[in-house]
Amino acid sequence: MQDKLNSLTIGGLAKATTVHVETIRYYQRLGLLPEPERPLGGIRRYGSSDIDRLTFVKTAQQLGFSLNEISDLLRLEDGSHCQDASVLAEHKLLDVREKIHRLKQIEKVLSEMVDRCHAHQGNITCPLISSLHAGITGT
Amino acid sequence: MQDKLNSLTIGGLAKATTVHVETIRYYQRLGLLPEPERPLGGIRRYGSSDIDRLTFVKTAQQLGFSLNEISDLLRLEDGSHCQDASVLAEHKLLDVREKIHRLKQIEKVLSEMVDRCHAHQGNITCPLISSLHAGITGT
DNA sequence: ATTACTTCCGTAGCTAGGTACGGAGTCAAG
DNA sequence: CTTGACTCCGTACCTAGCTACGGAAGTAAT
Repeated sequence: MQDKLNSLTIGGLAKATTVHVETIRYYQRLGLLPEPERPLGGIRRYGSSDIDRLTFVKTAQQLGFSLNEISDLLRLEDGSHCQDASVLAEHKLLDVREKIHRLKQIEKVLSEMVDRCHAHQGNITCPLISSLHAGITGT
Repeated sequence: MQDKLNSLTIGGLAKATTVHVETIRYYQRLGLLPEPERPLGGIRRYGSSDIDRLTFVKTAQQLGFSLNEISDLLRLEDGSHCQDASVLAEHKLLDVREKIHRLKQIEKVLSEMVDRCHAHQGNITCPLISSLHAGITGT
């Protein structure tokens, strides 16, 4: 369950993920990322599991999850206390499905818009908002 | 192209959308929402198009769009300069599809996690991150 | 026309999520 | 064993996105 090869310094981890060193430290302070022990006042080393975790944080963030929510998601990954985890996971699952639903509405409107713009090059009203409004009923 | 009935005060608009009055003003300052003229130093009135626009802003925000990006999306809606709009729309369309793709990966992992937790109630490792990592290849 | 509730507007303050800085310690190369 | 690059750590600062405050002015009901 350990990394084969924890060879990266924090700078290497930063490069590998294109996340700033300072941001990595910030995430460690928040508990989003574990802090490896430092050998005799030496320098910490990181491995592929850290890359994965960090990549996940950034991805989830782009999808509209706050760092707190991401922290929840990451706790699920621990695999301990499966009971609690599944309750939380079900809740997050609803969130995620709602987001997918809404994004699909936006996708539809955007692609229609593009089609129509390509079609007549004229002065058409592109009803992004009203289309969305028609589609969104539940919160 | 005008509202049938611009009957709401800013407070009414706030209630209708559950967006704070101060936030509405803030959006007006940013240009996300038009400011209706005020009749002889009187009080501004709002209508259904404002409700739609505001609802859209909030929805898009939950999907990980910044206010700047939302501003771009809203400009598309104007329907003028369809040329520019379609370029921007195509770009946003890619964003949106990428988001949907990633959310579906998260959805898959979460639902598998829930299933497995329900199935054996044991101490299973729920590989949220590694599953995601396997799936995400393009940025 | 007084009272109570809003609106309007400017400005100040707050939280989340970083980003920058500075001094001391570590490490690898020459 | 010194030089240069990097790490560690604490603290300060910054942007986005609100949220609160306070005084003047509008408006609605009594």
